[in-house]
Amino acid sequence: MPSPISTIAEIGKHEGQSVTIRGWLYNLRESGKLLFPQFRDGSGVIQGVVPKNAVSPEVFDAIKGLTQESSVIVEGKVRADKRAPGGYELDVANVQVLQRVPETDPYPITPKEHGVDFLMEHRHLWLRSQRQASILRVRAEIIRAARDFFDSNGFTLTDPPILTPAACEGTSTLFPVDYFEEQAYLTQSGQLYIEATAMALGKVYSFGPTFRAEKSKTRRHLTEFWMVEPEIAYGTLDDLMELAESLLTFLVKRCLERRRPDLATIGRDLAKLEKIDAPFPRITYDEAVHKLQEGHAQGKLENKFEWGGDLGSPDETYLSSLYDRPVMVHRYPASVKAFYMEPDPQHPELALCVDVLAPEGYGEIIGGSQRMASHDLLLQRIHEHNLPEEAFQWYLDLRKYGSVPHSGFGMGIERAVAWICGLEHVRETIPFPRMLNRLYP
RNA sequence: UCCUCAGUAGCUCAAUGGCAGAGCAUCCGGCUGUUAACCGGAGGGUUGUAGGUUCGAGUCCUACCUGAGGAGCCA
Repeated sequence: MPSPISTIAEIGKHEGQSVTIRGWLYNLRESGKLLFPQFRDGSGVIQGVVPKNAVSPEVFDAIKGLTQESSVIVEGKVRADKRAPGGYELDVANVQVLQRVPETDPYPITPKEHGVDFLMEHRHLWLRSQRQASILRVRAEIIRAARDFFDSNGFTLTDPPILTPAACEGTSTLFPVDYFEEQAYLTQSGQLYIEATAMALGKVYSFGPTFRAEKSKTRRHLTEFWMVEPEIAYGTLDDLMELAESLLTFLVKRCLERRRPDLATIGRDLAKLEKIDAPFPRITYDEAVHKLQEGHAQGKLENKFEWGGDLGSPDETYLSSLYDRPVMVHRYPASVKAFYMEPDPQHPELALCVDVLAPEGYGEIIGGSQRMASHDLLLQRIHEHNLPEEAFQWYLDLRKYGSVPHSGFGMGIERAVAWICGLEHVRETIPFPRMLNRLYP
């Protein structure tokens, strides 16, 4: 075909010219001797117009006989049209059918509604729908923005291992794998390793998959998810909160700047995203408890929250509903947090940690802390938590050779995508979600 | 692991304990501006599985399987 190849997204640049589109049939409407095939190519959807008297009988019949998702190379002239949702239509001149989907086994996902189970079983095909493609583009944008953010702020990407030797935070949530003669586990977090690279390089981050064998069946959990984790030598809890705040602000602004049409396709309320800006409210755990008890007294929360417990999901939802931007809750009781967190010098029963709760009930998207700098106290905590000391020798070394205050957090990519896209469930934020009871496709 | 709900045509769903149906999809026919097009017709069923109650079970009971929502745990 002599016409230049164009994507549907960029077809406006060729208005009035003939172009070649390589894609799939999205839907076909007909009105007598007029055909309206809709084509998609991964960048967008465009409607073709095929009057019977304008093309050869072979071309007309070929398009008339097309089935949903048949692969086609289409040649036609680009024409601006007010009636077209994308602004342009294609006056089809020629078509080449690469593979026609047989009607004996039609494409299962129709333009009509489907249930979750059916769509998940057909995830490999569901990805072709407009909404899913838009979500994946936003995900890609968020990942790129996160990398841009850290790369341009003096952080060095250091990749931690995915195969790890020992259980760090309890074996029940680890996926075991055979490692020759030994038992290994898929990583739950790269944190301990990037604490080491931070001591070498100053400001570092990791970006990769993590695995948790939690038997969680909620809209916020996957067994395999991606996490971005910065770690800063000499960083304090305050530095960390500032970093979390500017990262989230940057991500939202980037998506509004570059992915507005996709967010519109997804149906996101953009006004809510426009409000996301620094500074984010910072409240202590004690203040959070007070607000939760107030909420209970006003009948807005079912259970009365008692000081000392970790925040439950309904508690997080309630707290985040009090603000129109992410809220940072800091200084939890050390007893409900991990062994490696630095105690607050003013209140040793509290940990220098922070959870960032996204608005609109999306819950914790970032969790982080200042790390324990004292070798002896860390060793004591390892014993208190019944962790194998020998497995942590290298981690203890970091406190023997030039220990410094340092801080870091982890942000779950899927939760961030779900929040920015306004999705009901994280399963739509990753091409092939891995969940309890779902390993296929 | 616990609580709640659901499972009927390829899909989404109806059907008082009494003939198993509709829309979409597929096929045939009609329509020159359709926007999840529309109009007419056709084919399409082991009602999740195994028992039980009943003259009679998609419907009631028991167990199991699968899925969904929530809790806990977490990012």
